[in-house]
Amino acid sequence: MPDGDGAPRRARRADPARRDRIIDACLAVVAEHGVAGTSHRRVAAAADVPLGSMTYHFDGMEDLLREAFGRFAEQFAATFERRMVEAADRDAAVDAVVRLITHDVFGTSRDLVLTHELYTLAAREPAYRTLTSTWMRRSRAALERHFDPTTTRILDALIEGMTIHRALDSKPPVDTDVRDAVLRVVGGPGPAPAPPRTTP
Amino acid sequence: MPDGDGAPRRARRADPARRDRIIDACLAVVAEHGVAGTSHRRVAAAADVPLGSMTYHFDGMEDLLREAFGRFAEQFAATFERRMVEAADRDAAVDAVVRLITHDVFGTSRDLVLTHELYTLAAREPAYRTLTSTWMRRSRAALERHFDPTTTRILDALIEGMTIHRALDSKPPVDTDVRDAVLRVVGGPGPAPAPPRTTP
Amino acid sequence: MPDGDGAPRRARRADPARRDRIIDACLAVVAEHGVAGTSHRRVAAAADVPLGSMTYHFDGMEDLLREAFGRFAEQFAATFERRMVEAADRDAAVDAVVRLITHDVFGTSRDLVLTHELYTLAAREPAYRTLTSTWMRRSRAALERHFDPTTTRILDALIEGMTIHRALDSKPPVDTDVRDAVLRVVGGPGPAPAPPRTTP
Amino acid sequence: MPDGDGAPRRARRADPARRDRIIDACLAVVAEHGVAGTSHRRVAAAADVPLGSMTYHFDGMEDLLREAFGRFAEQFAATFERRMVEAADRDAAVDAVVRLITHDVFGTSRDLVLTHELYTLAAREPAYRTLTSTWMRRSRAALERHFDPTTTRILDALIEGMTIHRALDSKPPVDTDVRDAVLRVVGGPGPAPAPPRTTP
DNA sequence: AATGAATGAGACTTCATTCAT
DNA sequence: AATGAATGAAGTCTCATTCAT
Repeated sequence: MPDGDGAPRRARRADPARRDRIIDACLAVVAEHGVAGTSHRRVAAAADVPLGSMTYHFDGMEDLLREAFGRFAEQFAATFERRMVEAADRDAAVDAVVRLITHDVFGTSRDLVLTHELYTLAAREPAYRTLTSTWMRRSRAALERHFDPTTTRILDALIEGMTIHRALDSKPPVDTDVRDAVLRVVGGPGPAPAPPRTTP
Repeated sequence: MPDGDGAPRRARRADPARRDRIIDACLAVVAEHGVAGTSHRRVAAAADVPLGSMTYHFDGMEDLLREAFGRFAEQFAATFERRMVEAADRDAAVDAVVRLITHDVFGTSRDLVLTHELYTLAAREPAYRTLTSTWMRRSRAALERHFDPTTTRILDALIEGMTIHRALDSKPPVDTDVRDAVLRVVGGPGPAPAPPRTTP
Repeated sequence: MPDGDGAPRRARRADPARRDRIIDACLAVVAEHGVAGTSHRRVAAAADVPLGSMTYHFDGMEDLLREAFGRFAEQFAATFERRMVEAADRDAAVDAVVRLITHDVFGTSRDLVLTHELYTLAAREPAYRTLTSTWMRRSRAALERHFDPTTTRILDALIEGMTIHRALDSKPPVDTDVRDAVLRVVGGPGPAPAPPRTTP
Repeated sequence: MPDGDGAPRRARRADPARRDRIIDACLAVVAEHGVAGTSHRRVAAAADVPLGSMTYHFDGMEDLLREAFGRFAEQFAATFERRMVEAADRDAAVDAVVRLITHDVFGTSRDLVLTHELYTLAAREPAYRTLTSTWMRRSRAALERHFDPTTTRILDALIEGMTIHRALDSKPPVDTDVRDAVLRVVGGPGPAPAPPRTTP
């Protein structure tokens, strides 16, 4: 990771990306140990920077976490937007949504964990709700390229709920279930809305 | 909290509900400080028991958290079931679901926080997935008293997603939005599934 | 280890050997964890007795240790005496001494450890010197069945030192070295006492 | 223990010998309370350093003990070597050995205790045997300046055993006994090896 | 500008002992 | 006579932060 010239000792100044590295390392540590297990020491070790750098670059853990989750949310929202932009028409958008639920969103354990850590922070501290709120607004805006606002809102909630159930349920919905669900919400081919039925 | 008369020492045995009190105190501390900020000390103080009681009654923090969240999930699932059992017919069930989303589920900040803390634990450690998994199974079983399995699964995801968006979005769905969404998923009166529309 | 009759639960009164069991368990724990790592809890667990029994039967750890090491020293001295008594003549006694050094004394890691733990206690607290002193007196008395007092004293020290060096030296004396050493001290066949030699 | 002028806070950096002081304090605490009674707190208090320094400078108690006993063994072996180097000839070496047994080795209770504590650790944990083994090798090398290898080995064991018996026996060998023993082992003037005698 | 050394607070846990039964 | 429940003290260790350089 050194700059590559002949510096035999540690590079001193030539590390402008240090701050960035710390943020990425922070996400990695949170993914592995949780916010509860994240400390300056662990992040410093993961980023391979001296411990003193932590409080030099960031005003404490809270500051660092806010930056880290800001980056995480931004990257996630960007992926979401890209998928919707790439979708040529409504059918492609439906495919993209299904794919988001079944592959993208919690494709990795890392994303699953980080998302919930962020939700947890947001649930307790309003400051983090800026992040989740922005994220959700961007998601809805992206969906609205293909769906009307009401449908978008319902679909957005469905995506949220299905990804969670896929991750935390021992009997998660299979892929065709996901497609059926999306189609029922957005209309179009697929199982018709359930007919009224009388409670037994 | 002894009776307050002249007892010079603290009462020794006279607290059979102590273990229960600790569990409740643990939930309170987690709700306020998060799992990250939950320590034996804080829980002991909240439960008004000596610090030594913590590791006497529980095999460490992990054990305590597991019990606490087990209790939490159980209580939550019971509320959910009650609502569904009390619903006389499908229409009442729809009302109940709307009410769950808009009032019950995250009626209090405490429940919101605890739910996400649990999800976060479950996201990282499979051991906690037993809890979330059971919880979700019970929810689905309760919904299936009124809705067919496919609808139930979609509805369950919708409930999950909508409660989250109501809590963490700065522009949450209003109550009528929630009702519209539920009705679209279960069928019946309400905005028809959106007609296909072409991407702009 | 129940008494064998039909008592389905724990035997209450029918355990007169309990005190003995605790003492033996104490030695086992000390052998494994050292005096530093010996606690009432560990001994109770090893003896399979309730924790409360510890302070009921003994006046604290010190009391227990004194009894335990008393038993240990007694057993050890008895072995030593037996070897000397069994030796028919001086040659047999020499053989027995060699055997003591090379096999008996620290034949097991347990004995090695316990001996040194006892020496350590005796080095610090005079109370324990009663034990070591008695032990040494008995050893000398046993040796004096075959050797004169001066030789006995030298031989006794040699036994002590050789067993230690055998145990704690990475290049310990081999068995023939031991025999040679014993023979030089007691006289008789073997390498003659080293001739005077001038320091280089 | 700063210089005492008006410094309101404690001096921060001005103690480069701190690590050394801790090691010495550790030996003092072990000598007084034994390994069993040695804790970070006691050592920190003895060295007059904050408790946090303990695990900052050493990777736990074990690490500290290893360093402390390493220093102890080194000092001890150095004394032994010095005595042998200073001895001009064999007779002087004999005198030096006698003096070692009767004065140097366990001249102080501190040395007696520390030696046995080290032996005890070495008896249980092979890691410490590196220390005892090196120590013994150095002793033998020093003795071999004056005595042949076989004699050296016997003499070394005799020294070991006699120092112990002097310390832990209520009827220890007097100084002339020691001299007689040494002379018998190394040969030369002194009581001849005991003549064979028949067991009664 | 940046960092290694150092520390006090507090984390979890184990322990010997006490007390009501 | 004997014990399980309970506790306060003390154990080791980690941590965020400060300070001199």
